[in-house]
Amino acid sequence: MPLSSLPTDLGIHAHHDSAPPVVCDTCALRRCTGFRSFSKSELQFVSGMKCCDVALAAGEDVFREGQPSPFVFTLYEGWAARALTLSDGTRQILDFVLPGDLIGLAGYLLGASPHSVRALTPIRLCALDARQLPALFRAEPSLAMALMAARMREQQRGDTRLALLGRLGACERLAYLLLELRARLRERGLFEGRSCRFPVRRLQLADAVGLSKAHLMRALRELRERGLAELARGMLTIPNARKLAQFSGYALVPSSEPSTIL
Amino acid sequence: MPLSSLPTDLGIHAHHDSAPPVVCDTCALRRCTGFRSFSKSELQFVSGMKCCDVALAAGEDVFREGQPSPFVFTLYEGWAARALTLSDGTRQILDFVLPGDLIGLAGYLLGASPHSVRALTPIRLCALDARQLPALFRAEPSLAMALMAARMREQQRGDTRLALLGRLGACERLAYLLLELRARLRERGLFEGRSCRFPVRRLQLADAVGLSKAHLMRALRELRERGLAELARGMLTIPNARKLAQFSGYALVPSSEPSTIL
DNA sequence: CGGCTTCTTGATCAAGGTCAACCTTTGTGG
DNA sequence: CCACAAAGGTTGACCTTGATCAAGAAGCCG
Repeated sequence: MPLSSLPTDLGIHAHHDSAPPVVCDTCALRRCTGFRSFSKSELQFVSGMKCCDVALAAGEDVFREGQPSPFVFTLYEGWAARALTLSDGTRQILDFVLPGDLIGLAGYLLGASPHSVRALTPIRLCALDARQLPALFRAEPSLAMALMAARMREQQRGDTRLALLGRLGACERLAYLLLELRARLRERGLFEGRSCRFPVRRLQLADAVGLSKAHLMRALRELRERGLAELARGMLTIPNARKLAQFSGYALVPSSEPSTIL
Repeated sequence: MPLSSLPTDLGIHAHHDSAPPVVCDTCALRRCTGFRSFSKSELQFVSGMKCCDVALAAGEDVFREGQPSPFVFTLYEGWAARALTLSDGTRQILDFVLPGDLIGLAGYLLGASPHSVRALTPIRLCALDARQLPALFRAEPSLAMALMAARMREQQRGDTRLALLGRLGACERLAYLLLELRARLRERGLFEGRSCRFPVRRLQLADAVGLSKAHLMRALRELRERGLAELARGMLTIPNARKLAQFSGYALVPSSEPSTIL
């Protein structure tokens, strides 16, 4: 199912998977803590932007670098990653996309997506007509501001990641990334106890923290041997988040308060 | 002149320097190519947000990490840097702020600035009342969208920087940074021929590309010896931008077209 | 002319990359 | 249900890159 054909003829290739279509009014995402509660008119407007549900298999691209797209997507289920591919073929994962996140704004506003977004697991997306964004800004200014605030939070994550790559060692970077993901998963109710599903390959993890796969393994081992974090059989376990935070210098992101996701 | 006192009592500590106050209508920035042309009502609204001009000496902070601020600033003249300080005292420069850039949006929207902004040279700022942003979103939705687009471009720069730090060697990183700055300076008419004023200290450059000062020197030397770029007495010279681009793999940012700054 | 900061470089060392091998898990067809 | 293949995980040996430290050279200001 090539999504690449979708962008040009809007709404034609509706990839309904077997599951019933998701209706905004009852969208499960809205029940998460951390989500801004929509006003009736906001909800109505956004419902009107919705084009279709899309399902992609792991490894498929939602966006490719340089590709324009008249869509913006909300990730409904599964994990994805924003990434940049360098001229020498190496890849840098910029950020992980979790359920509830909005992607593709840059692609629409800048005319072409500056990065690719790839599914790490099978995912389900909600496709929204980006061309109605100007109308949204006109009709729902406070939603527009919330959107901007969410973007600032995303940028803040990027800034932090940048500081990590520039200034911290392998273990700290990794520890930090795990904590950040833990915090984001918690906001969405996807990380309840001390461990959770963590469907990220070693190589992808390495690409996210700027390490080689071999060295990532060494870092992972050290965290395991210190009892700070363990990653096995697709499960991440963090026995004591505070200790891990202390180890990584997580302090540099002061906000662990629940923040509005969208 | 501690700006730190400014945030609480809005508009009282107007730091007029000796130069006459800048009026939005005739603001020199608006004459730069690359700047979006304001409609009459947009200009009027923004004029209404303006609180005062502020002048800071090199080394002073516009924002400090964690500090809330009811202001948003436009950099009118000089260079500044967004930076993050880690718990071990090291610093990462996230981005350079050039004339025409807007800073402080994150600080306002997130309640506290997630990064600091420090003057690298003496600077002049235009202080805007951030508390009128919701009203701006209501009254001027298309300006709000332009603001969002500018933020996306800033984020794209961050993403690129992240990929550089994670995946490229010292020289390429440096080369890339210089090219990016060159491009941004050109948009503003601040880099006309093959060289320009470049008031960034070695240590700051090192903090921006994630290297030690010593190693930055080595990278700088290599670029010099290859005739790709030279930095001496506060002047940056790039004899052949194309060659430098080829060397650094600048390709990874496709957009060198003139983009609207605000 | 000192006394400061910034620049510059070399010597040494540690962090992380590369490569190659081997082990586990998962998935598939018989 | 097993056998085998393919993909991903894990580790060690060795080498490259960049950090650290220390010392000297230039600028820059009072």
